[in-house]
Amino acid sequence: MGEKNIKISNGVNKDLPKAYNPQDYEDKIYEKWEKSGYFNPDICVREKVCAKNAKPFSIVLPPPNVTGHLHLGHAVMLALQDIMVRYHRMKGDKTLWVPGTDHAAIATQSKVESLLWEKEKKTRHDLGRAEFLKRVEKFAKDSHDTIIKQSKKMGASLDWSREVYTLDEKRSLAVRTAFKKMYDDGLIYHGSRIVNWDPKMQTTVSDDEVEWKEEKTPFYYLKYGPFVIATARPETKFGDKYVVMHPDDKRYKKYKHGEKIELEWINGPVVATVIKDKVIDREFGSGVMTITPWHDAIDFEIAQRHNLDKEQIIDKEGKLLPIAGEFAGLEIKKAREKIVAKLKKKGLLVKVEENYIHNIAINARGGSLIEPQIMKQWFIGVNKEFKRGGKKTTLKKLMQEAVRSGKIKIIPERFNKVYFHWIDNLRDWCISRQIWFGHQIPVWYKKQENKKTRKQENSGEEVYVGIDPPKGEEWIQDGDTLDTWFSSGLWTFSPLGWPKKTEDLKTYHPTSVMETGYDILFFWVARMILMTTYLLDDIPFKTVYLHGLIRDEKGKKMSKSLGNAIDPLEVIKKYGTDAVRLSLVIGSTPGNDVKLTEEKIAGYRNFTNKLWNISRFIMQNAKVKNQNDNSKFKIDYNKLTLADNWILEELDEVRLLVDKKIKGYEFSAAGEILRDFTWDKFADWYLEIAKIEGDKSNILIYVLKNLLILWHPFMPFVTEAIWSSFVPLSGTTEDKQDNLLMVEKWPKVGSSISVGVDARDGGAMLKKDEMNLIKDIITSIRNARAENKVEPGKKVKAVIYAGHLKDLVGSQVDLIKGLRTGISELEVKEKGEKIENEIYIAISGIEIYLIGGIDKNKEKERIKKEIDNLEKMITAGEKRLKNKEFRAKAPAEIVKKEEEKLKSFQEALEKLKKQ
RNA sequence: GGGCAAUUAGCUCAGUUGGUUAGAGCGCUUCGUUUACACCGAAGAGGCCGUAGGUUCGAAUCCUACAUUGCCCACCA
Repeated sequence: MGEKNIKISNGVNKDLPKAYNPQDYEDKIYEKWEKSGYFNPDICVREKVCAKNAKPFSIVLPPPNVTGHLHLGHAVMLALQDIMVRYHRMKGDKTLWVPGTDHAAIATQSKVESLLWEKEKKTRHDLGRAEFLKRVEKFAKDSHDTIIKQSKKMGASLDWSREVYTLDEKRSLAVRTAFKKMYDDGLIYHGSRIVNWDPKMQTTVSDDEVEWKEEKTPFYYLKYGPFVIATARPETKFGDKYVVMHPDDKRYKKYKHGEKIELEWINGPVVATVIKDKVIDREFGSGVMTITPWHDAIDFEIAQRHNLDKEQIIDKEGKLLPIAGEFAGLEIKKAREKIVAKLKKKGLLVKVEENYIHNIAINARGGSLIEPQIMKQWFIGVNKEFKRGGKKTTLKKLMQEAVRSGKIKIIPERFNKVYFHWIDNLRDWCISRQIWFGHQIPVWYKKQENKKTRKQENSGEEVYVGIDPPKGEEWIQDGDTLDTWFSSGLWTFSPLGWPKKTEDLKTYHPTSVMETGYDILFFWVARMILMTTYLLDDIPFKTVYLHGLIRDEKGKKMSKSLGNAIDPLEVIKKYGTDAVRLSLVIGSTPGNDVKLTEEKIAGYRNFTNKLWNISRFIMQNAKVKNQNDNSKFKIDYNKLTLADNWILEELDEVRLLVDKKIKGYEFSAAGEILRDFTWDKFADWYLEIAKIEGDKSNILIYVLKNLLILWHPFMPFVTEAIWSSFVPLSGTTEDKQDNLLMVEKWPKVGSSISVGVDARDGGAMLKKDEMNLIKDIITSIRNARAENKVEPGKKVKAVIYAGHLKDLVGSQVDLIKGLRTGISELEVKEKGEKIENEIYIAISGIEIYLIGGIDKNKEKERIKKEIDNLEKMITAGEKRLKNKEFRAKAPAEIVKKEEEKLKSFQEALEKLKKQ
């Protein structure tokens, strides 16, 4: 294009290179699309690409984090969504795809913190909040620019004029508005509960962001008065003064609930209280345990149930508190050995089980160990009742109802179960974080004299919660920030302008589809449903399409550290975007992981090139009268050959199927149908036929035009490149902006153009069936030649006895001779004598002799193989038809088919045996 | 511990209401440069559809067990 200064003469660019080189086209085409403005539905309406009152189709892009680079997860999501979006845009729907990015609070902050340490050996505290945030924002900005640029490389037709960011002003307003409403309804509360504390990052982490890892560790059995308790963490046991056992455990029948026992413990005598609780597993260890409510979620619950004291043992830095006596101030890991030594010395250590495997909790975002703590934090109460339409409900119920009612459909369906299970086990959502990067909580406290920190001295404090800060100087804002998923939860409507009642919100919400990876069903999809049902009293999207994860050829997760990651940008450079898109979409089904190899991408690069060359062939042979004439290549339906009818019939079917499959979210199937038609039927058969049957410009251009339209959503670049290189397709020359394939009308399904379908009447064969017979004859001849080892260059004579199909076969002599069958003379008769010592082929009512090519042994072998195969088929068919129950119970249609099948096998067998 | 999925050709995978001889791509074998394409064309080989039962006229498909693999949830001190 541009630089290459390609000439178009007589409507055709005849200088197209032999192989398609994506790099020469992609960036320029994307630029052209962007300039056209058609990514924006408002412009589509203005330019009449879609009607003003067209039905809307909308998707909000799952916002990539502003931390890193485009990876294959992004690539697959961009490809799938772009297919849907381009399809709907071409259908004339008012189509909107909203781009955005996510500040990804913890992930981004921890990345910047580690960079800061790496480069300057400084912590965020060295810089202070304001300066540190400046650094984060700079990083986020650079990162944002990178990922946006990379998303464009994928060909994503996003409406960049509507781009949003979770931390921008309007989205921040949405966040504060949501917070205030939930607070006013009593759904957000400030309370002391056990949370996941990351001592290294100094923040809480949500339940969903805790990862569990197996670890081998010694398991200590300790003497606790008359009991033996087992633990992997002796360093937490200082404050244990409750000993818990199952109420029905006979071994401990004599101990009563509430009974106090004096015993010797790590740092001296303590008084232990017996607690009976059914949570205890009698089979595990000795069936007795002590509890540490401050640092363990289960223990916390037991303590809550029985109203027990809770004591903090470990401080927020992960060091032991004064309760540990001589061990105070030690880091817990370092303290363990010393404590065990002391226990041993005191005779309290009963035994040690080495190699015990237990799970440790890790912060998925930062990688450091989680230490549960009781802390005062902000929570969303998921079981808290509130009124909705006069009835009492809870957030959990709203979330369940949205899916149970069928208003939201999840693909694949099996994730419904996962979703409901997650909700059933959902605890109150801790939304406050102690990091700096994010939405600062819109809560203010009245300044107090002698105040230490609000966390320690909060009771009776005056609190202000508002969308805007309170007037007056005497208020201090809460220093915590919100969990990043709080703002993500608003993501289907905050980008459309909520809380303002905008046109966009009215038109495009609820969105049509949420397309994302199944790995963030809980993190994100569920929270969007929570926020939308509560705040808007509506669903966020009608369909959730969950794609699988991209893995390497061994099924391993791709990661930089493993070195098995395919970088989408690298393979785009090497094979082109279209090939990468196809390799991610074809051969993958919703919810299932995809194993991707470079060979697979190379395979689709080959296909891209095939389409290119199909087009090149058509262009080079096109006889186009007027160079600006894109509509006058009319098909003369009175002059169609059998092959013409056939290809048009097939195209009809492909249009119907592809449309149906895309609508049904079966993108892989749609792609495979298209590839099969394009390569096997159109290129390998029809183009070869076109070389024989003479000028077919009109039909070839018609089919190509349809193909490019149908392929466009899948491989937008090469299709657009071909489109703009050939005037009869686009009706435009290179330098013009209009008539982009991107906004070409999708063919109306059912608007059949072929006559073959219409010719269907009683008993007559479909053109498709007739053509398949001819193809079958040709293939059989080629096969018989190959099996007989007939020299490729050697011509043979052929005689066909075609019975009642004589006219049909007779009319296709040119094709049978011309399509690499090596036949010099061909005679078609109704019937005739057996011809001795020649190659013989029998297919459904037709007999073929190839004269002058026989290799007696090879031919004998070939015929025997055929006979064996037929006999097998006949035996199976006879058995089925002899079965009375089959005749009685199977549908008549099936029985008839079986009978016909058997008959044709028997006929063929008879003929073969006579040879 | 609970749940979900997968198991089909050497490899990666389709197979949506049970019904022609179970398909595709890659790989493999043999052959071929014929006015688009070797990133190509032609022909072919290759499968007791994980195992064992069951339902049915008929099962890769539905049911039940089992086996192997993977994932999610729970977090047994």
